[in-house]
Amino acid sequence: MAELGIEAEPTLDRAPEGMGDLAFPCFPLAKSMRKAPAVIAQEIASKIAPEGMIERVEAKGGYVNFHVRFEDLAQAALEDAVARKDEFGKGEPRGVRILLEHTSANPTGPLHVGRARNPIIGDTVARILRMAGYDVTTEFYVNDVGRQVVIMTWGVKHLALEQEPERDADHYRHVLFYQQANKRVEEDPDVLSQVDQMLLKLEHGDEETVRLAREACEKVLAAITESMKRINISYDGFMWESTFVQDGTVDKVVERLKASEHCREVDGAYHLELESFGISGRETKWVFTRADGTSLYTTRDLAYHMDKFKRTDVAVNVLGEDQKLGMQELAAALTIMGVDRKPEIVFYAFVSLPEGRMSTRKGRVVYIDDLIDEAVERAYDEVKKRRTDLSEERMREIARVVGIGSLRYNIIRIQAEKQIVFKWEDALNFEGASAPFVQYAHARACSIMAKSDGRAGAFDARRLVTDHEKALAKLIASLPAVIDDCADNRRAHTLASYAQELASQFNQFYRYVPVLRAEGDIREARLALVEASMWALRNALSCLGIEAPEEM
RNA sequence: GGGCGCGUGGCCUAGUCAGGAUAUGGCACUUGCCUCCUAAGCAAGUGGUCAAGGGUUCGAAUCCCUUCGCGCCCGCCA
Repeated sequence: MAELGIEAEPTLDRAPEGMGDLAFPCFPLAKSMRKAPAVIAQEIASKIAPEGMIERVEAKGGYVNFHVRFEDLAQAALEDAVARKDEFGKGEPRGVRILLEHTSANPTGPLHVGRARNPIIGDTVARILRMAGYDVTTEFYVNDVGRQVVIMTWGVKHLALEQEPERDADHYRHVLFYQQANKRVEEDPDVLSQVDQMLLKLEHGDEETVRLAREACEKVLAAITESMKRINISYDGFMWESTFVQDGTVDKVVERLKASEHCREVDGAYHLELESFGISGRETKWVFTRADGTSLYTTRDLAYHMDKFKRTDVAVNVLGEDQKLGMQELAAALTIMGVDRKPEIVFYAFVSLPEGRMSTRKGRVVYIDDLIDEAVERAYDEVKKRRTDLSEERMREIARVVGIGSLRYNIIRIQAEKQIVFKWEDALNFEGASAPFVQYAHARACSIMAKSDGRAGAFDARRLVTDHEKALAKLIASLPAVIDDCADNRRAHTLASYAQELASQFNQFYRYVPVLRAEGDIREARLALVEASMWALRNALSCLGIEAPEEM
C-alpha cells in the first residue's frame, strides 16, 4: 500500500459467495488517486504476493479479493476441534474477573415469562464469557429490603391462604400471601399502619422482624432457584440487599453523597441535583434518603456496587429497560463520589402477551414453570411420534432436553433490546430456527460417529473438495471468532444465529456427501469433518445452556 | 412535556456500533425428495418503498436531521 502511495485504513469486509474470503473496497481511494476503483484494485492486487494462509489475490469490480488457502485453514481448525473436544472454541485465559449479576428478582413469587429473559440472557452471556477466557462469577442480588417483602411477610404471619396455590411450592404459596396481603393493605388502614411499623422495625434491625422476613425470602428464593435449575441456570453466589444496610456501608455512602456540592436537603430528605449529568425529564433530582433517614433502593444498590468493585475487574448487570434511569443516576452518583468505575449494563425489553403487558395482579401471566412443562410435554409428543424403539425413560429424557432447549433458544435468539410478544406457537416451534434443529444436526453427527469404527484418525483436509464440505469446515473454523464477538459485545443472540447456520450447513453436507460409504482418505477426512461438526455444535449449544442429546 | 430503546416480505428475525458487490435466515403457503449415515431434514417457488421524508457520500438498512407508530422511564416504590 505504502509502495503505491496509498493512505487508507486497511478495512476488510467479508466477500460474497464465490468471491473469496476477505475483500478490500477501493472506492474511497478513487478521489485522492484520481483513478477508477477497478484500476486501483488491479494495481493493489498485482503488488500483493500470496503468502501464508492467503493463496490468491485478485481484483474484481473495484474490490481486491483475498482467497484463503482452504486446506490450511480446514486442517488447522478440524485438528483443533478433534483434539480439544469440549474445549474447542475456548479462548486463552484473559486474567480478567467479571462479576455478572442477573435475575435479581424480588423474592415474592415465581418468575413469569415477562422476566424470563433476565436469567436466560444472564446465564448465556456468562457461559459465553467463560468460553472466551474470562473468569466469571454470577450473582443473584436478593431484594429483601423494602415494602414488597414486608407486605409478603406480614401476610405469611397473619393470614391463612384463601385458595390452593397453583403448585405445591413455596414461591406459589408466598405469592398468594403477597397478593392477599396487598389487598388487605388497600382496604384496611390498620393493616397499612402495621405494615409501615414492620418496615420501620426491619430497617432498624428488629431481630424478630428481620428473622421473619429473611425466612420468607429464603423460602421463595430457594423455590425460584429450583425453577431456574430446570432450565440449566444456577448461581455462583447470592447477595442480600439487607447486608449493606446492616453492615453500615449504606450509611457511609449516604455520608459521602451528603458531602457533595450537588447535594440538597428538602424537609429532611436529601437528594442530588443531576441536571448537569444528562438526567432529564420532569424530575432531575435524585433522592437518596427519606425524611426519616432511611435509604432508598438505588442508594443501597450504590453500596452493593462499591462492594462489587472490590471483588471484580468488570461488573456486568443484566437489567430490564425500566432500570435505565436508575442506572444513569447510579453512574452519576458514582462520579460524584469520586469513583471512576461503572457497571456495564445489558438491557433487555420485556416479553409481553398479545393482550398486553404481563401482570400478576390482572392474572395475565405465563409462569416460566408452566412454559417449561408445556415445552417438555410438547417435545415428548414429538419424540413419541418419531421413535418407537426407545424406552419410556429415554424418551422422557430427550423430551426434557429438547423442550428446555427450545424454550431457551427462542428467547435468546432475539436481540435483547427488541421487545418480544410471547406466542405459544413460536415458543413451542421445533423446526427451522430452533434448538431441536441444532440438536438434530448434532444427533446426526453422533449417529455417524457411532457407526464408524470410532473416533476420527489422521486425515488430510485436501480430500475435502465439495462446496458443502468447504463451507462447513469454514464455518466450524469461525466458532472461536463468534464466541469472541459475542463476549466482547456482551450479547448472545448472534451465537444462536451461528448455531442455526452451522446446523443448516451440516444438514446440507449430511444430505449430499456420504461419509460411511466413502472409502480411504476421503472417508477419514469426512469423518474428521463430522467429528469437528459435532464438537462445534455441542459447544455452541453448551454456551447457550442447551444440552445436546446423542440421539433424538 | 422530556429522556432512552425499537420499527427489515402475511408473521418472526440477522445485518446497524466500525457505510460497500444481487438485504440474512426462519414460520406460513405452493411443489418435489425417505429400497440411500435419523424427513425435528433437504431442494425449488411465491412474497421486500429495510416505518416515512429530507440530508451527507462515488455508494446508506447502516451516519445526520425531521416526522410517525410501538415499548420503557421521569416516586421520600423496588
